[in-house]
Amino acid sequence: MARGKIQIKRIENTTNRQVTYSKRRNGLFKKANELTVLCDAKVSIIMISSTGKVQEYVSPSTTTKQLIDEYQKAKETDIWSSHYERMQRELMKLKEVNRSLRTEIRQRIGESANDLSLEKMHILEQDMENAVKVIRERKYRVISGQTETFKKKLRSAKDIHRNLLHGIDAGNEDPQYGLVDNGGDYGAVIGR
Amino acid sequence: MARGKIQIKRIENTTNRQVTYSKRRNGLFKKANELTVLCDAKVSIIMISSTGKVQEYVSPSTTTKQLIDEYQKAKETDIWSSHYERMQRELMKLKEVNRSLRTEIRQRIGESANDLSLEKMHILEQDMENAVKVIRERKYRVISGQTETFKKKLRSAKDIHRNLLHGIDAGNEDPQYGLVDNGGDYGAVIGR
DNA sequence: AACTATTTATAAGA
DNA sequence: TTCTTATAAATAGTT
Repeated sequence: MARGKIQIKRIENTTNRQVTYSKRRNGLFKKANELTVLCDAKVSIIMISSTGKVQEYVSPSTTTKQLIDEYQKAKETDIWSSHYERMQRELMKLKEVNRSLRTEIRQRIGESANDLSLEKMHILEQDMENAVKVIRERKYRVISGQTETFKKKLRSAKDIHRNLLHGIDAGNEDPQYGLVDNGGDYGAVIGR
Repeated sequence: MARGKIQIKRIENTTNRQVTYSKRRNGLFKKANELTVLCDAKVSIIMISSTGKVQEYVSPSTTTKQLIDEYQKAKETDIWSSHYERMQRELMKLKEVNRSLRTEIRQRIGESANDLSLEKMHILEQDMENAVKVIRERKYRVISGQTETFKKKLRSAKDIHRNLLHGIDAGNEDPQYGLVDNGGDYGAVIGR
């Protein structure tokens, strides 16, 4: 643009290319800044030279990240903005779900049943009575199961004892503990 | 820069500002393109006008996303991978909380008490019995409150009725409905 | 959107 | 990189 017109095509001379890059980069940034001020606009420029150097301009009133975020929001098409926003939406949803779960628990604890209608309170009451019944049943089943196991163990312990006595009676030769593989449990069972 | 120098400061006239914006935007994009070709560089420009319109230039050889990714890589400050990761962590935490809340509810419903120890089951049972008691109490309080209100309304209805009869007895002159401002409620109350 | 007088950017040289 | 300067390009104000 001066001292002779040039063709707009790649400058082959490396030095020349780098000089021109530097000059025109400054020019571009200056223009961007003028645009920012004159027109009350926001501009972000990211440049990578042929040597791989990264340089940027951004309007003083903002940040590159902010501008990129706005750009993403504007172009809804993009993969990673949707990623980002999907995450955000998922976060919101999870928080909402958590909140209602907590409310439900609080109601079941009886802490905040005030905001329930009479009918709902009634349903909740019956629901919980049912639940208590179920839990109680299950508890009893567990207890009786344990009792059963205990009885079995006790029986087995008595057998062992009997066998022991029998072994002693028989003159202490070849006692049958070897056959009883829960011999170590003997004390433990008694202890319970 | 032509027909008179201008100060680099916000153009107050709106039309003028928009015209200048448009002209200079084109100029900037043209320069960016020349730079791309002449110097074998990559350029991305994101612009937001004062009216909020988003526009971009990107060198033909690449995409805005690519340039932004390279920009991020270059500036190891990594503005938003940390942002992203923080979100991911928060998501995980919320999911975990969610899971445990659901488990607690399921236990309180009596659905999955199997995985509870006998002792915990016992505690849960008592806890829930308490809760049922609280809810029942609250329910009764609501019911008695409503009953009380009903009784009052009934009394007031009887009064109205008596007054009516009295008015008729007295020769139908100057009946006192006028004094009763909830006369319209009469039927409604009886209906309940 | 076009025109054009001027300002600004810059290619080449130092 | 910076300066210089002749000249190309951009553009402010106008139509």
